Amino acid sequence: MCGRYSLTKPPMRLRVGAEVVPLAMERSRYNVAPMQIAPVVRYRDGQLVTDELRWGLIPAWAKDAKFAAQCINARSETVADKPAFRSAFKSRRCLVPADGFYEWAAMAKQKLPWRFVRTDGEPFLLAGLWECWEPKEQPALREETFTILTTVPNEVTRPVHDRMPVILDAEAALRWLAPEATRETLSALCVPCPSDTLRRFRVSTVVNSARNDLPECVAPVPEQIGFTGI
DNA sequence: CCAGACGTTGTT
DNA sequence: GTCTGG
DNA sequence: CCAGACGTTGTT
DNA sequence: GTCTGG
Repeated sequence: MCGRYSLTKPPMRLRVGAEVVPLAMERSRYNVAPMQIAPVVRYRDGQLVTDELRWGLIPAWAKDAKFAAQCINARSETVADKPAFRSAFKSRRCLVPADGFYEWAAMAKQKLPWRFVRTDGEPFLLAGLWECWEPKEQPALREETFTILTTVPNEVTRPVHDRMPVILDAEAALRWLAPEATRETLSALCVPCPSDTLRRFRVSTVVNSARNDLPECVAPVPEQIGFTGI
């Protein structure tokens, strides 16, 4: 799956099709966690722009915001049909920029975090959906939220976890955002990225706590001999 | 008809 | 909002 | 995703 | 055990 990620080197230039979308951020994020605000790329007034949304999708019809924590990811295999996601899948697709993501390997009672980055050092564009939630009785609570799609793992992620985020290259990213894209076209994009585009390494359990948004979260640590967690 | 759910992951 | 279950 | 809380009343 | 918060 994808329950944490990073954006460590702003400002970044995100290549989407032939366009380059600038991503300006006030500070580096080493540990972006669910329920936090993070940038997404989407069409607004016909332009590709970045906007800050909350991670954890709340369907427009939800009675309260509790839905968010359960909807940090959407399974790409079923997203077109699930009540919570199908509307956003049809008309509110977005890209979630990241330059690394984390997965935990569970073994015995320990959970050890691994970090995944692109071998070419470029940022990821993750397939996402967004929604706008505005309770009638409390319009002030209006909020835009997003979720990240998942798919089956590739060779690099499989030893750590049985799900991984849908990672799009520049061309696939443009097709993901195309307003008139068909369900079939979109489904074809939701596959694991090639294994040679990813590498993994152990990081400190400092990343475990969402309160620790520190450079230490992204630093490699030695794998314990005889116990890597995978 | 109305009521109630609507989600993912991991673990056992 | 829309579908499923009763 | 993981970490941390999980409760009420009354008093300052 | 289960929910909330980050």
